[in-house]
Amino acid sequence: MPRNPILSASRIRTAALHIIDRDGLDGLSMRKLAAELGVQAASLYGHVSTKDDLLHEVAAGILEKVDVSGFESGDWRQGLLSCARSYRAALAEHPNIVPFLAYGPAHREASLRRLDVVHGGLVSAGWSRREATMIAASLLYLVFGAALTSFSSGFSEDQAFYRDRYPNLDKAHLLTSVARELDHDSFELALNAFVTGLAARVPG
Amino acid sequence: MPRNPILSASRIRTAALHIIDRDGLDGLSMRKLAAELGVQAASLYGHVSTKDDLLHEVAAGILEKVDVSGFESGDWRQGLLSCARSYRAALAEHPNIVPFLAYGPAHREASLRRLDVVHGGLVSAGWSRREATMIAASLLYLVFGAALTSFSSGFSEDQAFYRDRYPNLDKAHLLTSVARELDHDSFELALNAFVTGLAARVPG
DNA sequence: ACCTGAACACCGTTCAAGT
DNA sequence: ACCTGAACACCGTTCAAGT
Repeated sequence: MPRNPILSASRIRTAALHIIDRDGLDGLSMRKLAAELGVQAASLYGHVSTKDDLLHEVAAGILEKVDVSGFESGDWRQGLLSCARSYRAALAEHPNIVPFLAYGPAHREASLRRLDVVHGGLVSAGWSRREATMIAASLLYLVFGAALTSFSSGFSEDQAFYRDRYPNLDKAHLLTSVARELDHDSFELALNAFVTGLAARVPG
Repeated sequence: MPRNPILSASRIRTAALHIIDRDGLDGLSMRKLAAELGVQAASLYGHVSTKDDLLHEVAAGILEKVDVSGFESGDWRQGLLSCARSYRAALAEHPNIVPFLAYGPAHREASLRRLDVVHGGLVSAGWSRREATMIAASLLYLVFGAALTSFSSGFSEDQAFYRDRYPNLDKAHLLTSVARELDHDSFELALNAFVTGLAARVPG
């Protein structure tokens, strides 16, 4: 009956990310994913080798939005700032998957490779190779740290809590919007202080 | 036959942390934990309400080693540096549990409360309350980012890989020791640059 | 070629029952 | 008071079988 395939790797990835965004990382199971696609769990394994692999692919799609083009300007400070901001923005769009990225060698493979551009930009700006490596690592610290220890994270529960208790005054919306602003400003503070501090010890 | 209890909450916590250190976060199951304690899985629930709860308790024990006494000196720079270093050291001793801390509101409850001391120290040094909050958050970014995106993490597999392939030349040991040094130096670079950058915009 | 049904070896957690 | 056995409702993954 099914003329052409119901499933495809990309359809699976999209549905998986949707579930993660909605139900959290623990909320994704192969069975639920299959059900949402109108299919049996076993069918997924014709298009995806493993759940872990699927998550890596989903993560890779998100990390594609990281923009390292800022280093083409020749200004390493501008490069660092724009890369870090786009990186954080990409993660902030799908906060629930960030813990997975932190898990295994996920970030090393995809994003450290991308950070090779950063490395190159830094070296051609006069930093030593070792310094460049450490600066790139520091950038990851800030980006992943900000994505993970976000004030907004964990507010999904609080949001429900407040909504149930005080259905009229929409405190929840206030909380999240304040938290998001605080997250943003804290990241900007950390990033700017870091780059300023770096600039204090370099030629360029 | 068992005169007095075989199990206790603290014995369970110790065994759990040991398994996590050895087998990773995914390697901990209530059944394995019970077996290692010479007991049935169900027995654990007399002393521990839930696996998640157990992990929170284990985490709390680790975070007790964070030292915020550096703020008593009155020098906020010294306070930040010593707090960040002890924080990172505490996490680095048990890297496998860090992803859990990043998960839920785990870090907010225990460690943000501890960071109240940081907040107080910063405010009495002349920073505004909002700035103090953002600086404390930035500190967490660096500490958790460093603990998570560590170069050493994921080397456990590589280590096995190298050991199996080249059993004689112990490349693995070299890799991990280099990675550890790079982790340490990168964190110091990030931390010092951050504090230097902060100092560039403040009275004290 | 693509999907299904049923099974395997696991989970966390509960609860009546044993001592 | 403390632990056990058995069960419940889940997992990820495999594989012969159907179309």
